Amino acid sequence: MSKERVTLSHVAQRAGVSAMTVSRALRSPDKVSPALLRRIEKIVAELGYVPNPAARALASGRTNVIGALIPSVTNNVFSDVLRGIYAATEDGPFEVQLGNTRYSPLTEEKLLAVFLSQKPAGLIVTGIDQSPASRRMLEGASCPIVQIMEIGSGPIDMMIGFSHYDGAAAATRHLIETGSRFPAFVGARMDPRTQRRFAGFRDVCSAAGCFSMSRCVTTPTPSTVTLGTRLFADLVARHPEVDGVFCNNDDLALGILFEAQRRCIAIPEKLTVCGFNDLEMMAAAEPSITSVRTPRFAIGRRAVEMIVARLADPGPDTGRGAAERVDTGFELVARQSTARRPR
Amino acid sequence: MSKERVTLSHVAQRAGVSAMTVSRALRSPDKVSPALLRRIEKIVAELGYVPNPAARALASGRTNVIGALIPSVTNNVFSDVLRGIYAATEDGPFEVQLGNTRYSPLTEEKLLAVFLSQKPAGLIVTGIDQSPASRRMLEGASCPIVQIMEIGSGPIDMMIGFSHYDGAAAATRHLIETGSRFPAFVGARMDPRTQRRFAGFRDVCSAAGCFSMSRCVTTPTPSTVTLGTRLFADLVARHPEVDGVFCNNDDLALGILFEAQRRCIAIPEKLTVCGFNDLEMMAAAEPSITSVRTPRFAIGRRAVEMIVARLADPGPDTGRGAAERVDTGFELVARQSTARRPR
DNA sequence: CTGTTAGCGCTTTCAA
DNA sequence: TTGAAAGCGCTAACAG
Repeated sequence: MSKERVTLSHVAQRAGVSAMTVSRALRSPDKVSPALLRRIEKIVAELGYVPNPAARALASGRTNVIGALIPSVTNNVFSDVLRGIYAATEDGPFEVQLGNTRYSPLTEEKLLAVFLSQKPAGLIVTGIDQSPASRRMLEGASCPIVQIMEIGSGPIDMMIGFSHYDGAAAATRHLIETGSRFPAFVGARMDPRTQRRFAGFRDVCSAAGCFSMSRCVTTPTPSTVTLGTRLFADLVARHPEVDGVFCNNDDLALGILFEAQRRCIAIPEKLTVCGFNDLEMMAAAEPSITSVRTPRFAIGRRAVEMIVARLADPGPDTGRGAAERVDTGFELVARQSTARRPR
Repeated sequence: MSKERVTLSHVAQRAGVSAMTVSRALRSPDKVSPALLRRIEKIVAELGYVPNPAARALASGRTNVIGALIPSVTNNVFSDVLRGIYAATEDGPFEVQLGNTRYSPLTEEKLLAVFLSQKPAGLIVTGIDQSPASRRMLEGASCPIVQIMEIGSGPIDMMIGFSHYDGAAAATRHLIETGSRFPAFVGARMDPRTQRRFAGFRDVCSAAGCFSMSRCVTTPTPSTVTLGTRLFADLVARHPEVDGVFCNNDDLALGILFEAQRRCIAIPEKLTVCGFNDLEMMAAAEPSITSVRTPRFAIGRRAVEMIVARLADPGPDTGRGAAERVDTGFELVARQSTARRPR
């Protein structure tokens, strides 16, 4: 292991060919004679040559970086998406560059400027509520772009996700159908997707004549399980009649489960709890919690695949192919407790 | 917004100075006359100039990238670390490049080669069990390196973490002190840190004369809450006498909590459950679960700070300063259920 | 199938 | 405090 970094020309010299040939051998092996190819590969391995990505990017004006802007690295929802992105990236030439927008459109704007300056191969952005400036930047960008986790009209380029409104509506309908007469909403963070879930809840309740704004507790604070316990405590203090809760997400739902246990409020006999996203733990919960399953891993993976496909076949001369717009849907997972009741 | 990317010389031309001067103005504002500086800054803003990182990296042989290799993006433990890393980089010039090793030393090796080829400003690696090849690469690297999440002898460079063995030992002692006579261990994934936790459990139990290998259920499968329910089911089927469980992590502990509820095994009357890491949700759980709190966010943030500090002051001529080695410790969080018992 | 010539956008010298 | 020249390591566009 010498201190000298080995470059393309070192390899070329050793192989007795030009740097260009080595470059080709590495990028399009079929354009080089098999014998030479093997010789070059051997030397590359011997010397431990690793291409300098900066030089490559500078010379070619392109990178193998797929930028992914997500609102949170801690939220399980996005770590599943991320896992999908990494899974799809694993065997290809692409690298992922992660950007954490922390639910701030302004942060997203800044990150976008930085990311775009790197000439990424593609870009993944979360949601459909980009700021006007962000939208402008994205529309001016010359790489494939996928908006993920939501579905809506006017995509910037490609789009894959589902309707949060519909998901919430389905959950709320289930709540009412299983007998809830005084349904409540518990939400935190209140980002655009949460807002649309709330709208779904509100509209279904209104149509059923059981909407009450006073039974909706929300806060801009990020959701946590502990926050769920507190919001639920507030709720039952003001509305002991509540017999069903639709939660913005599973963390809050779990908090409500715990708080209900603590207060000996029987689930599902006296209270039905419904979450959103159907995180892994929901399948194990006792008492059971219904949730809306969202294909987060698949969305992440598919987003990368859509970019790769576009790169392979840019399509018509528009500079941007036909904009794919994939509605993944969701799945209401209704659960019943399987506990043996204590004697 | 023109299609043309704006470069340093565009800015220079507009300002009527040389590119070099603009470059200086941007990187060391104090080496340029104040009036000129302001003029340049204005033009930069007008033109929307963003430096080309590839060109910068190529010319300078350095980057502002801090590489972070972590075993999993989904595991809450590491997303907390990641959040700390991002928090510490937010206001500085550094960018984070994430690498997902998926608990594989081989994957880590490959990623390391790629990362090192980018001449990162610094590197964060998880744990102390790098493969020999990885260790060699890291030792040959010319940037600050921090091993995180564990503490041990023979650091490659810097190190920040805690003893998993001691953490597990403390938890096990607590289990025994609060009356467990037949303690069990439930573990999944069984990565090196899990192994050391197991060792801590084993040694404390052995010393207390209550170790039984048959009460230790483990699997190489990644931990999930659902897996916790299953492993616990296996355990009680074989050992109904178990009255305390130390879990490899909080996910398994939560699964055990749920399964115990399902089987109407009273916690903590008949069973004490202890997790590891003290994830946020543990504070809310009902019945309560004891856990070992680990400073994950702080470790991530501090790791970046250590790198930045080293970069600012490389220290003696050794090329590598005195290797800091920080033991963050951990905190046993013993909890008691606060439920009102049902009438 | 292989080589030559430029040059990507920036920074490092060194000089003024 | 500012500028000129050279080149980082690689690839595009042509030649052969």
